[in-house]
Amino acid sequence: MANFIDVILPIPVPNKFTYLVSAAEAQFLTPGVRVSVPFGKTKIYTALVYQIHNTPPEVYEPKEIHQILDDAPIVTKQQLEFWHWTASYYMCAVGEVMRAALPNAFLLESETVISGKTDVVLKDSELKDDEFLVYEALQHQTSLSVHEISNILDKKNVLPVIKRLLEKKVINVQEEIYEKYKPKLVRYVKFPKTYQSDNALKDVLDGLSRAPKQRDVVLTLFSLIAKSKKPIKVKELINASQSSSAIIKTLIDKGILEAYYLKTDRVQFTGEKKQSNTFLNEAQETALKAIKTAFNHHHTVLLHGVTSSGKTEIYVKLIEGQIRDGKQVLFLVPEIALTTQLVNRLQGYFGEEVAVFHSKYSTNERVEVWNQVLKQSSKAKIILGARSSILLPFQNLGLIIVDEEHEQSYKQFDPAPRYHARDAAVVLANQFQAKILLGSATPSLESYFNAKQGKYGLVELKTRYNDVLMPEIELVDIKDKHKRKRMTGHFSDRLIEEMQEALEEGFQIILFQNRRGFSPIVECTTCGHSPQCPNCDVSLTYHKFKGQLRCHYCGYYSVMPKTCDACGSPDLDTKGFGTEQVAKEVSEIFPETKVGRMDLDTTRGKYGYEKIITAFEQQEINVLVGTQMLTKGLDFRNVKLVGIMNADNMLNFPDFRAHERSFQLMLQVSGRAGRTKERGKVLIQTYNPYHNILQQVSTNAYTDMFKEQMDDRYNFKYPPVYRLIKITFKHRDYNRVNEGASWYAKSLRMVFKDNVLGPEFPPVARIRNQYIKHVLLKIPPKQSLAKTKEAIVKVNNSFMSVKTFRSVRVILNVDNY
DNA sequence: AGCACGCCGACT
DNA sequence: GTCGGCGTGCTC
Repeated sequence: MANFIDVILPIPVPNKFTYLVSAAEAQFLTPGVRVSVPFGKTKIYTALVYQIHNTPPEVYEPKEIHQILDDAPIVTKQQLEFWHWTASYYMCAVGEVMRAALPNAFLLESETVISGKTDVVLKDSELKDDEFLVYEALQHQTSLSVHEISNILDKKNVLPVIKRLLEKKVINVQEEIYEKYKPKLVRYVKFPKTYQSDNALKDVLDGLSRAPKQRDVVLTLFSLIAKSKKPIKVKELINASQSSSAIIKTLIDKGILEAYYLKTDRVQFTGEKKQSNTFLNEAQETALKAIKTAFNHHHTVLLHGVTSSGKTEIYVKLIEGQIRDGKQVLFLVPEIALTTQLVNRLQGYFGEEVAVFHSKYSTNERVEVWNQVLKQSSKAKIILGARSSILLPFQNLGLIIVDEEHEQSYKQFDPAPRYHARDAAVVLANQFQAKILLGSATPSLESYFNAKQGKYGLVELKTRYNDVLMPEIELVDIKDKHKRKRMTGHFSDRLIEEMQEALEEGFQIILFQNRRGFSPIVECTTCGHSPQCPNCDVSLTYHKFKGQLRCHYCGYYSVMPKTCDACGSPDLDTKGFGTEQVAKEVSEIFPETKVGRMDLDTTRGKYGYEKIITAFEQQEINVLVGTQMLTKGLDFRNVKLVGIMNADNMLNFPDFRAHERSFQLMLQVSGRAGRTKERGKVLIQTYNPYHNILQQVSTNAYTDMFKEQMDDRYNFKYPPVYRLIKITFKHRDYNRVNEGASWYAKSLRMVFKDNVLGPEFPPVARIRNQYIKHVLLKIPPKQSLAKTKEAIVKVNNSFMSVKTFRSVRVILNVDNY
């Protein structure tokens, strides 16, 4: 009986692929093992075994696999199950989930290697010029890659040349694959066996009497070995003996020392456990008990605790319990909040039991964390990570904590799978029969709604840690201030007063300028023209620092023009204001003050973000001007005043969640004020101080906000009442996007009637020369999700079978918020 | 997704 | 004439 395996390939096709294996291979293989398989005409891909069976495929001859890559599964059964859930819920291929989940180093791809045949001797005339060049190169080198050949010939498409050479039997072509993961090796030294007795060592020292440096090194190593039983790194020895690698090398060459290599973890915890005990105050203690009780009836519990209420300590207590039971814990945070601040804090409690997982990690580092989670290593009992860490190979998950549960960055937008890490984590926890705690000072409407519906448990924590008062929030009417000429640039007299006071008292200040949809643009005062991006339908943004105009969508930039491109007038004006402008104005109003900026531009480098935070922490900066980044779980002790420069631009953002988001954002920024004894103060500048959301922010009235927003969501059929699926169409050709989107929407309307909205152009209708159109599908509470998705897939398939539409990219985004 | 195949314009 | 442009279809 023949043996077959079904494998998942990391490509966006919905089906699995079947390969033929030998009986021995079938015996050996288990689901979750990687195999390399020939795919298409030439390539070899990495695939993951899904199942082993004896049913031959009916319509094609399966190929044989190329090679088995692992001796044990690197992906667990639970993961495979979770991947399938993710693929089906978020409407993408399992292969796409696989690609997102596996560290790149696990995915080997083949490279074509060309080598010369030694036995052929050819007359030059038999080869064309470019063929000869390759032939000649192969006389000097044993093998060449396609890329190298393309360099030699200085052209892109070299495959025809290779094909001709192959036909003339001058070369061999082979597909080779390489293991990408390389363990990090560290060099150690020891004495060779022959020198390990005291006598032998004495002889060595005598022999080195005329080389004092080398003698020193030998003595140092001897004492190092005496002091610790651990292997001695070459680096340590160099440091301890104040010698150089040259001296060590001489000793090694002489055979007095012996070098050897050991594998080391790239990600290592070097600090030490600082706190072994956390003490909770009364409110925290009560909350902790309430959470534990709630876990008796609910898998999911929402912890609604005001900013600075000490949620982290409660998390720590819960984690401790899990560790005691030998379970793994996943601690999810928004990407941006993964700062040294939080990492240090958790490592302070749990030492090396914490593993961090991050998008900035190199692929080798990710492999190491992956393996540690997989083998339930003591170094990965707690995984602190961003969105993608829900895809790690957990074995024995006991608890998931989702901090800042309301954060939008939990939702992945661009490459599929477009999953929401919080929602997916709830499913993952259920799969493991684990508990999951969602924490936030400003819960998302959907989580609070779920809690109110009794789907989740709910625990509230209403007092701040150390009984610090909630900051006092004041609304400043800048329409009125403008009228009465009390504005200096974008600063009201009230804000300046408060800033003055805070600075005099030696406190720090945070100024928040939400730049979303409100960037500084250039406008000609004569003709009103403003420079546009050539690839996208947006005005270019002015960056004073570099004297450039930039596009935030595609990265295009140009030099700031001296005259208007349209009419030639030299009178160009910059409109709108961003962080840069705010920072400049602060320096003008308070020349003595050190101002820092935190936004996408200033935090670009690898450590850019940390640099600014550290500078602010160490009070090298008095005033920090920033965008949304400021809101994410940062803890600054000395901030007394927070100023929100303009509340209206977020409130007026055209999105059904604009109000909810504004509320969350403003309260989160406010939470940065007055985290210690001194009561903090928040000033919100607005043209419309009577706006309900602003009133609710100023009184921290979450439940009022919730009720009012929920009314809107009921009335206008939005989440969490209805569900949404957004369908995006992209194509270079304007007409094709239009026609395609209309066709699609029409087909959807036949099934879903009025619950189909659009197609509509988004505010930026062209990005990177691609036209974009959206269709929105609203799904009523009682409509079956599975059936809805089935219907969409049907429409999608018939769309794809229309020739003119095939090239239109269709993106399905489930829960696109 | 890649990648080969195949059909058309613009250059040595 | 070939080179390389992209549209099309398939991958066990």
